[in-house]
Amino acid sequence: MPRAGLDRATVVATGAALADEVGLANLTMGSLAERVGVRTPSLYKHVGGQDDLNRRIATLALSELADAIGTAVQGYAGRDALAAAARAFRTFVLEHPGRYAATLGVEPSGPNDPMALGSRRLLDTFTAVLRGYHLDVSDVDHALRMLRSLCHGFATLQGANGFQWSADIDESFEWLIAFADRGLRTL
Amino acid sequence: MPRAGLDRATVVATGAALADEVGLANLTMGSLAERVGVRTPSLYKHVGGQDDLNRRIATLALSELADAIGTAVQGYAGRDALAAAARAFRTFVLEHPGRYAATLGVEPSGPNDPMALGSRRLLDTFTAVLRGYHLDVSDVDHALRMLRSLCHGFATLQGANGFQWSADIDESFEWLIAFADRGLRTL
DNA sequence: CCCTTTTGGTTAATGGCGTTAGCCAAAAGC
DNA sequence: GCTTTTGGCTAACGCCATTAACCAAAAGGG
Repeated sequence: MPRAGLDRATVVATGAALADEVGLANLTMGSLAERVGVRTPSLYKHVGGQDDLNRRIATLALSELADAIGTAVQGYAGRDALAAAARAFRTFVLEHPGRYAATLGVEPSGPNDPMALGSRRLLDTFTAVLRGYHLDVSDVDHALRMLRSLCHGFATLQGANGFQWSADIDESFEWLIAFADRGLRTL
Repeated sequence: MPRAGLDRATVVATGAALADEVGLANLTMGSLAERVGVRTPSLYKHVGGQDDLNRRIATLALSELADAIGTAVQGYAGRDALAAAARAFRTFVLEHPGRYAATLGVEPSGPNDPMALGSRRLLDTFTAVLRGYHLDVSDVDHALRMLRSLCHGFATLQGANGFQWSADIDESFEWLIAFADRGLRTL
């Protein structure tokens, strides 16, 4: 029996890719084992179990999402930065629905949890975007939550086919960015 | 063996209640059977299976949600109507997380699907709320999607403990309503 | 370079879940 | 009152996550 040369990072990355393909709910230890070319119990040599796998996928996803938005925002400020961040967020969620789903409902175990680091980087990027609007300090937290709700809500609803009727979805998203921008500029 | 006097509506309603208590993902046929006082296979006399149960819970939830928001909005217009609708939405999602989760990712099978009726009633209520803002017709669809994204995003993030840091969450939601109202009034 | 230890794979088994089949008594209808 | 439908039951199957026990391959130290 030749070894498969597997390691934790490979297992997690393959799990993330598979979750994107078939949906997080359908990511099974059996299908993941088959994908990496190994029998199911072997996965437990690299990962604690399904829960642990989920947390690691979430950590990976948050890091990638923070990277993607951070990169997208570079060189922009104000409305352009807001638009770049929002578009990058939606693109990530639509291209990686399984990864993104893994980040929901998972709480960091402590302040040293690498997942918390990803969350913080993501938050910092959005905070930087808001800096261009020179908001009152008392508004910043609320504005952050508003942006997060808008982006999360729009992207997950679109991913769940929650927008049934006619109008063009991309157009709606651009409209929504403009709406948020106008509101933030007139605070 | 005395009969349990069960019927479909009872099974679905109990399933919805149980989903709210333990989370939709933890709603198991076994636990539901126990709750209604019957062995697991007996449930299949009233419901097609887990998928069918989920659809029926979703249908119930959409109907209840449409009722709740419709009632909350009565007698109000403009900003007051918007606030009432948004608060009713969030309250419903927080009080009935399992029911609401059941509505996501379930597509109506056809135009006669009773679930589609609930969706439409919900949509109509929000459309009525927007009427108070006298929007340009070309803006209505986008504004509806914006409101839906905001309410859905905020409520589900709060439900998933997605808001970790300090500021008061109720205050953020009121801020968000005010933000949306201001934006809609200045279109 | 062999001998030992760690590592990463295996098969077998357990227990929980959804679901189906087949049975049988209670209710409903003629 | 007899027949049919209905709503419960037990038994069984297959899938899934997980654990235990085992064993070969790599790694590493004399």
